[in-house]
Amino acid sequence: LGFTNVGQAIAATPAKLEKVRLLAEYFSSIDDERLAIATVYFTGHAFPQTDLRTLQVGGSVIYRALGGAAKISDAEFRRIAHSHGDAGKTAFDVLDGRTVSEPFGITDSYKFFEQLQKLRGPVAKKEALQNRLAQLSAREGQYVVKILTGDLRIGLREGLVEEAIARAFNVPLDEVKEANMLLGDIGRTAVLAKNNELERAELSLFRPIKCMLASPEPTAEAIWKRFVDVAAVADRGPASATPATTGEKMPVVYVEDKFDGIRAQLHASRTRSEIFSRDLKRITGQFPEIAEQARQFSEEVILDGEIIAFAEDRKLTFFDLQKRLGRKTDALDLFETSSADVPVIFVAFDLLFLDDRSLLRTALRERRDLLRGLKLPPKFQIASVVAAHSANEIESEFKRARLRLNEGLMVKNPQSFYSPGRRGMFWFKLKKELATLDVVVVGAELGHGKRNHVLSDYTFAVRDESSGELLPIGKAYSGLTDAEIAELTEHFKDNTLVEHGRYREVKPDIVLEVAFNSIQPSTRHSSGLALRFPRIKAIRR
DNA sequence: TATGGCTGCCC
DNA sequence: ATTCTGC
DNA sequence: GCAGAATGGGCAGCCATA
Repeated sequence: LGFTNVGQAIAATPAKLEKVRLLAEYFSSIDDERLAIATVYFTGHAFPQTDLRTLQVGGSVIYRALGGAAKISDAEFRRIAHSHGDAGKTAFDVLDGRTVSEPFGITDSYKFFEQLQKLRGPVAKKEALQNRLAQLSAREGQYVVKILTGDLRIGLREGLVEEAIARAFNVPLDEVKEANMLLGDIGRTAVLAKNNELERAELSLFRPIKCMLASPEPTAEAIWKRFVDVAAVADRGPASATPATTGEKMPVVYVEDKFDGIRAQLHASRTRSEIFSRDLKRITGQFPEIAEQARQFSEEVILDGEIIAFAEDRKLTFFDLQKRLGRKTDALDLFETSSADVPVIFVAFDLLFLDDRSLLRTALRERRDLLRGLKLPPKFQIASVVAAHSANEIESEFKRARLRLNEGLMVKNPQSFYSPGRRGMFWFKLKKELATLDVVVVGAELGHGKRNHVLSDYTFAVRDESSGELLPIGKAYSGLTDAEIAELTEHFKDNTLVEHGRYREVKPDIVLEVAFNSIQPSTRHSSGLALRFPRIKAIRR
């Protein structure tokens, strides 16, 4: 009950500081057990990030359970659901006045999520959820639904939860962030903070930490400017706190190919090895041959790298690699599984831990030196790195990376530490669109959340030269400003051909320039093609 | 037994 | 993944 | 500059149903 009230109060204010204040006040008022649960809930999850359990409850199960719990007609339910396009709001409206509320504390909710997780099959899950929702207040039901969808939509996520923890227990924010990076469990972080034990969180083998991320930049010049600016500031400032350019007159940057695979963090000792994904999920079972060979390292290591599809000295595509994702088989029996498998290799680009020693606060230059010194098992490679001294050099490396069929470049500051979970100013990525395409909008759909009342989601088509028909090839909204979306909404409302609930066919008279990174065969759209990363570049007028 | 919907998780 | 927006 | 929100394609696995 306290949880939902705090959630409502946070949703009601747009000011971040006020949200944090409200949350901190709540955190300091509850015991350890509730604190561990509530902090995770406020990040929009039922279970901590490193927890392997999944609920297998999505929109479909939720909507069916809501309908059943409120005992209303399908037509009435659809009317309410369509008016929101938001599962949480729908839950409140549907349940309001139609349930018999019983006491339901935050520990009860956690037990409920655990039971729900253990049930097998959508039918059983829908049944259990429906029974529970029928015994909650509309507000409680709304927050159960919000957590199940992973979207609180109260303008607060993990970043502000960290701030609230720091504020509630009067500890430095940096220490909270660091502990959370190392633990991958904000609940445990909060309890450590409360008991003044944050220093107990340390980098250790087989506990995954968040990945360091790169900021996107559109051109080599833009990236170079970042480094020059940092260097200028460091030169002027007395004893700059950043390790960015100490001792450098002319900036030097490290440039590597950006591989199109999956980000992977490998932990290995002589007796055990584990592989984790970017979101800290254990994916060891999907790449058993990599994991097995990883035990051949003579040191204990944590490597950061990319798993890519690779056969006979040639890099394959991400599309090939995807066939290896989502595998459940933990089988190490290579004879059984490998024949149909796409072969993969691990390309290492960073070393975070070496024989009991954390390298997070070691400069990239030195981490790279240590990485180069490792003796690699088969199926392991080291990403080659070159130094660049100008925007032009970065640009020509970019061209070479593309010739090697890689996505683009990573550009890194050689002096930088490894900052887990940060998309800071030390790593940049340079990717460019493959091409742009002029397409015609044939359908428009109402958005969700704050885009609930605008037509923000566009289906677009290309013309088949032989038949003259317009064939859909993709969807996008990304790239338009709110003002442009508002303008297009007006236009499409006036030019609707047929309405189908939240979706409408529209007169094909708006042409968009759409950028994309690749194009491939697909059964999703009737053109038989689909775009990768479609985004709108411009409205043609 | 075959197919398709749903979910989670990669990018 | 990409992009925009408010703080 | 950061954090949050809203949105893309596509795969495997699991289950329900035809």
